[in-house]
Amino acid sequence: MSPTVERAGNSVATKSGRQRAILDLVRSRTIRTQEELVGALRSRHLDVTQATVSRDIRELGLLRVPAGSGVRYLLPAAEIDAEAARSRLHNALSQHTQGIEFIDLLGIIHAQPGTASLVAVALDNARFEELAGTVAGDDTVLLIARSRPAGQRLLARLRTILEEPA
Amino acid sequence: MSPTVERAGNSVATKSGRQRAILDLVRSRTIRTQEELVGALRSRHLDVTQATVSRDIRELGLLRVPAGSGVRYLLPAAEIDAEAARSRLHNALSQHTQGIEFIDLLGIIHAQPGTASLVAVALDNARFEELAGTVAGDDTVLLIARSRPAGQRLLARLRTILEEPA
DNA sequence: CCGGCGTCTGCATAAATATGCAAGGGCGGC
DNA sequence: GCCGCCCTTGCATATTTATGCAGACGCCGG
Repeated sequence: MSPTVERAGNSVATKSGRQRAILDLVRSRTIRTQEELVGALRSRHLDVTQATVSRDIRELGLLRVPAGSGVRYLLPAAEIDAEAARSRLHNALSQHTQGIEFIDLLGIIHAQPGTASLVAVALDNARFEELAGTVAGDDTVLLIARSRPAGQRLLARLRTILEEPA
Repeated sequence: MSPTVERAGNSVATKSGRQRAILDLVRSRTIRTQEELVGALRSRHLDVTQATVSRDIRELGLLRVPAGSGVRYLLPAAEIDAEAARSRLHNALSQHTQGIEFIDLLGIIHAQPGTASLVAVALDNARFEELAGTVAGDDTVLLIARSRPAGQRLLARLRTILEEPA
């Protein structure tokens, strides 16, 4: 097999294109075995063997987890964690929060009495790189952004997360 | 093999004892293959075969993840979370709490002034199935158990957590 | 006391995954 | 253009994991 037969640029017969396809497949449907993955890749015109898929899976760090009677592959822990943290943050924000504003580097979140530290923990876990840290009082969380624009980005991201249906 | 050869109660040759040992091993050292796990169990005087370990791993939902050149087993995310929550609860209880008692379905935790909601949050996060919910005042947390026996179990579990070194 | 049924386990083996090896191709230096 | 080096892959196979089946045991219900 030639490593670089095509160059359609973003999604085909290169190694990284294939790996992107694998991530996509694993994310969107249930993949139980490497052979199954090989089949799915074939139907995307990516012809590979199980051996290659095995190597890809290692490089991508995919998890193999027991699911029902059998096993399935999942996205790497880092992705799962980020996603889980995101969703917990959504819950925390939507349940306990009354407002968010940013003034320069500093963000203020008004939360319900006693829930500030809960919200702060959720924020910490989400690991935004724009966010240097949080301080929780009883009903207020103070956020310290890494820069003024970072603060604006963070505000936008939080608003998005808050509105997301997920 | 007999399923209930012993009844020393807390850690031996029953299925659940073995599974606890497996969790313990996976937590504390790097387990790369099921055979390796079999060996480790042997040295704890738990004689099993790879087949049994395979079934245990499925039941426990252990993750198999690529690690360096090779693979290793890890605890499922749920457990990791539960464990983290447990440990936070331990901290919360031991730092802010002065006493726990149960009367029928209702539990009362006396906490230091202003810390009740903190403790309550930690309890909520620990997701005990015996626990229907909590109400936090300023220095008192009220717990509502799902049943009388659930209340007793919960009390026992909380006391254990409180005393645990971990 | 005697089936009957369900659970748990080992054994043997099937199924799935990982890997040593060698081949093919790209790329840079000469 | 030729050579050497590196990267990627398939093939064949080793290694690892899952499972069909049968035996052993406990727990009823009669």
